[in-house]
Amino acid sequence: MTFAGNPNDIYKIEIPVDDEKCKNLLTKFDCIFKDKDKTIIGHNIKTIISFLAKYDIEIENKLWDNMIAHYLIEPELNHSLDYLSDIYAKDSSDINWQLYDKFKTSLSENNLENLFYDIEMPLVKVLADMESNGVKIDIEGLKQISEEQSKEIAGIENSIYEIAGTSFNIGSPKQLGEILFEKLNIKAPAKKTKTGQYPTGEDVLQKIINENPIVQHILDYRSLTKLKSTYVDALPSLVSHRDGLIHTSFNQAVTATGRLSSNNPNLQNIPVRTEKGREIRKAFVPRDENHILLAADYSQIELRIIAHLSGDQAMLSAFRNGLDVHTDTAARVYGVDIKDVTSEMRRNAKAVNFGIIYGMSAFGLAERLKISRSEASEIIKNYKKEYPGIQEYIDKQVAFAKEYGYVETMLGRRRYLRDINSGNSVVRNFAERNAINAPIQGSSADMIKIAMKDIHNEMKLKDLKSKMILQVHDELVFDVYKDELDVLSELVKDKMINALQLEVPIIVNINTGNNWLEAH
DNA sequence: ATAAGCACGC
DNA sequence: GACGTACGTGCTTATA
Repeated sequence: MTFAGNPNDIYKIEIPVDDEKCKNLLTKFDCIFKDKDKTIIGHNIKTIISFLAKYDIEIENKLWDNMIAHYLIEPELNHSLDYLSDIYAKDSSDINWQLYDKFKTSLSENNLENLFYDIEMPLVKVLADMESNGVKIDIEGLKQISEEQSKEIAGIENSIYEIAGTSFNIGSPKQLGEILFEKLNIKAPAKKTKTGQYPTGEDVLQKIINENPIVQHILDYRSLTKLKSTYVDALPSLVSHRDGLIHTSFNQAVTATGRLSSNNPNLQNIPVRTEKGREIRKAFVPRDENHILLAADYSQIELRIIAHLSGDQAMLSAFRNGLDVHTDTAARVYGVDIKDVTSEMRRNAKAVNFGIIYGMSAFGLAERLKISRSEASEIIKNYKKEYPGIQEYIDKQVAFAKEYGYVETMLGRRRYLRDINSGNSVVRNFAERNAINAPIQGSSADMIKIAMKDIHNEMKLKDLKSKMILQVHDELVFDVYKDELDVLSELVKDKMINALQLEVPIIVNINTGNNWLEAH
């Protein structure tokens, strides 16, 4: 452990391997760690907090994390200490002091101080707690699923080899492409991948699904082996020997937009879409019989944010009147009464609403909905007419980016768009889509981060036994001590709803269950 | 060790 | 004529 009370006064302390001795030594630093007026300046402080937490030591200092400061200043650059010292300080032993001086100025100049002091720094401790809390999984349940999957995969392999007339490695896109488009003579897609292979992604296979029964088997094989290798077999191996729980890492300085990411393992992409995928979600369970899982998720948060940011009257009134927004959109773009909206019209309208958030083209919409390009253009034309405020907002964002070189979220989190004036239309269009999406996705990230901080504070004040365990972008998951269910539900709902005031109501759905699927 | 292709989430 | 929807993580295969 290295300390520097000022830039020229550096101390290094060797940490004993033995747990008891280590704790004794670290406890002697309580005079520093419990001093609320002192600031701990470091790089990736969460690792220090987590390390000390293993010895029941909590630091009560103010925090300054250079990794996160730099993430706010330049979200898309590298934030490793190696890189920062190369760029800003040339590898000296008081590197964190030097970075502190430089970044303090930059944060101030870019109006990022509130985001840093009031949201990101408090969140460091929240994430450390969530990681340390951990999640219980039903290992026996997963083992059983794994065995059933092995049998099913073997059966599918046999069917595929029989149709192909030969055995080959189905997991190799290269070999698979040759079997499908050469041996079996299925009509090949118009163009190959950049490495000269036949593309065999899901969208490609869906287009030839009626050509040969082997195609459905391939899709089944792909989804099953994905679930087995990434989740069913991998998760049990990541259970901690210390407490029998899974401890993910939440990364606070990775995404370009301000979202968190999760790895080792990634618990933000646990399957939910398909029936077989949902079986995996069932294996996420409360830590013991005194607990129950609670999931709280924001309803349509990104669309509510675009309604707020754009001020579009039609979108605002849909949310204010508590309408199903996709049904309302369908009624508008198809020019029918709400009661006459078919499920297909609603499905298409939903795709358009999402497409707006991502900056989709008529071609993209047509591909996605399997409708003609002219039909897609018609829908988009009507959409722009019905929601003029949204089109104005999009134009305004792109114009701002072209003038200033960045866009920002509701709380001033920036994303720089250096290609926004590029002469290459491909890279320029990409930057324009980012100019539309980043403020929406990023404001949603700002909002849930505020809620997490507020919930964490309140849980600590009330000394609750329940634990916040996961964040999945618009959802928070808690392992709730059953006696606290009512008080925690109220608390979570209140803090999520009131994190940021928008021009539309915020809706939070809460459910509980004896596994993560049930809690949804 | 790294890139490509693919598939999972929001 | 090419391009065609944002943000991530991680698996297997193929290659250096």
